[in-house]
Amino acid sequence: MQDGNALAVRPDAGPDEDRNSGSREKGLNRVLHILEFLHANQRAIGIGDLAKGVNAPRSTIYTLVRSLVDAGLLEMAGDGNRVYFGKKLYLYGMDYVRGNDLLRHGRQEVDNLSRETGETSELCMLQSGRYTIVHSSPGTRPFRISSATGLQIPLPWTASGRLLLAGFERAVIEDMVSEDDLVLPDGRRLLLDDFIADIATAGAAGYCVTSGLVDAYTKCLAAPVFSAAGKVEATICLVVPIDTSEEKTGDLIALLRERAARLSITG
Amino acid sequence: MQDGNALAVRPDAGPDEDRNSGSREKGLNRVLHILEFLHANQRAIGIGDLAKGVNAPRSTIYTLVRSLVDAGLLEMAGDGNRVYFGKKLYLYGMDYVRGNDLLRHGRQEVDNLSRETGETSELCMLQSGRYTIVHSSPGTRPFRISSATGLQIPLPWTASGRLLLAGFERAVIEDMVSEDDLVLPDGRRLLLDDFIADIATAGAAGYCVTSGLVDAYTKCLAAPVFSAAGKVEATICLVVPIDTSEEKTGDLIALLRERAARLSITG
DNA sequence: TACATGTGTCTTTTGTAAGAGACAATCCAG
DNA sequence: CTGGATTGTCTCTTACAAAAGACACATGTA
Repeated sequence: MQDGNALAVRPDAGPDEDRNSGSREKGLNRVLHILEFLHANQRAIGIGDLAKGVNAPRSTIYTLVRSLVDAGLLEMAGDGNRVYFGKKLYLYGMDYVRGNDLLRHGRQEVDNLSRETGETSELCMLQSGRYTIVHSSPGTRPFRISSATGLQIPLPWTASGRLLLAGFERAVIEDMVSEDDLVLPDGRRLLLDDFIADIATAGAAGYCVTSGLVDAYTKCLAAPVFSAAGKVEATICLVVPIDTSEEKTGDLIALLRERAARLSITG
Repeated sequence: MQDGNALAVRPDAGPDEDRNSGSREKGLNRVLHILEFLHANQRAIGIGDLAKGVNAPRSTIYTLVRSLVDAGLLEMAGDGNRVYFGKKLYLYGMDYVRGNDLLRHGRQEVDNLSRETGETSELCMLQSGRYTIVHSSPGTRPFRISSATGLQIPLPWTASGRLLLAGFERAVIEDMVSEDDLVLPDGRRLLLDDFIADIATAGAAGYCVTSGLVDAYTKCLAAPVFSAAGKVEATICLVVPIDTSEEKTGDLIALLRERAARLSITG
């Protein structure tokens, strides 16, 4: 009865709006989007907004969210009609930590480093082709380097990024790094060739230092943690003021490399 | 040969309820089962075994696992054909911690307690009607109380369980506690009425002590953490040798209650 | 008062994902 | 070597979940 039928002709390549997503999405994908959206926003979201945020029908999100809340993956936030991550995800996350020696020891090492040096220290890994701060410990300096756990940053912006890509084929690297990734926060643009050259040097040297890349006031020192297979599995890094003396920087790098090497052994 | 179906005329009496299996399941539910199964087993599982474990068709699990691995919720384990939790779940879990003051402070308080007292200390919450050890810190005693984070234990076995159920209707409690839950590890059987009486006493007293319930050598001291609404949101507890003196026990309870009260305020 | 906006629960429709099964490729025990 | 068990990929069908949309009930605000 509805004109729905009439419209059914659907001129195919609709000229107007970007009917970007095929109308019907797998429920699991919706869920994955929901989780990503919550992760990106870092706060409880109303179900209506959630539906908008992941570009899905309200009714679908209602049913999915109910399932997820029942399962404990999500929880209703205080005021009643907002949702955020739930205890179950925390428990699963702890399971991951327990099953992952590198992460377990790496977290500890990073905490130690920041306590010993007073600088911000981070454990970084590749996460589905993106650079991810897996754990960070703030350090004691007055200024705070903004770096929440789980934050994802373009690989070329970081010292760790250069180490993590050591040993990858050029094609793979090109694939991981988008054009936008090469543009620094201040607008400067890196050349892909320079970046790839950096990767080679860093890999050979066994450490990497970048100055004033993400911001003008800090430099980043990083050392690689190797897997048993000899691949760079993670990096630990220190974020220090850009005017840190050559000598102190050298000392810190030595310290970092020693700790990273220790992590490589214990897994 | 779906003789599985053959045997049946599918009594089907239950309209829905736990259609244990056999019928077509929503993908999301399969995923939830997968996660639970991995959590229960605490180790990487082969895809074939996973399919058996969650009682699902192999082809389905293959596709779902691929989605989950691509999404980073699961990761292939070292040898290649086993899966376990992935980094994404860890990141989401950290998000949960960040958004949850009680958990964040509670973890810290528990760590402090076990360091100060040398005893095993735990933070416990209700998780979808089950008692859950959300965080535990081992203590320095030679013997190890087995209590992994995320472990779920029948409510009647614990001091914390008695506190967590304070303020619930009798019917709700009956619903949460199965017959099996009332049977202690050593075979003794609690009476539901006794348990409910315990809950009332514990709630009134503002703390709870149980002796030799889960094992013959320890007693468990617990104090409630209240939400702003006045509900018991969590408990912190200490596991001490059963022969700890009355006096020392009293001191520890006072300490516990003080810390729990502080948590109640800060959220 | 009307009118918009947001929320939560229904029903109906239909596109597609779950499932069964076939297949080749390993792997291992006897 | 052979035969059984396991692994990973593929194809096809149809049962069923995602979507659309109607509804009821709050809000706020002109």
